[in-house]
Amino acid sequence: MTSSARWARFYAVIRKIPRGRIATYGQVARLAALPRHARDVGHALRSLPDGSGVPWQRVVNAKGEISPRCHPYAQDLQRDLLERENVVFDGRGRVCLPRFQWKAGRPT
DNA sequence: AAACTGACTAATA
DNA sequence: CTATTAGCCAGTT
Repeated sequence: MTSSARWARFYAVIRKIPRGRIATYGQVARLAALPRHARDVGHALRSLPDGSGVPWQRVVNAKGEISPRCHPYAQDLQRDLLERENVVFDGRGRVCLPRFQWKAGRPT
């Protein structure tokens, strides 16, 4: 499997995340049938061009926070985009995972 | 080919 | 709670 095919899988999974829901990097990797590739999900998103149609903002780390390693400008943007989807952040900049984490294949 | 790097995570201290 | 460490593994140099 080529790297682009791997990334395509990640993008396909991320595209399925419903509006107002979020998923973790590890979760995306697992749903793409590529466990332990959480870092690659990050790599995939890093090189994702603008206007790709992939809702990258719905991917957060295991703590439910915007990844601190992403580009500083993107952090604010990501939070803003999510809040526009009614995703609520707590006082420490994290989302309530049990509440907003996407459960694949469940009714929305 | 080898070393370095990193939008990650889980386990320890 | 924060900080560090170790495991991970593909992309880049």
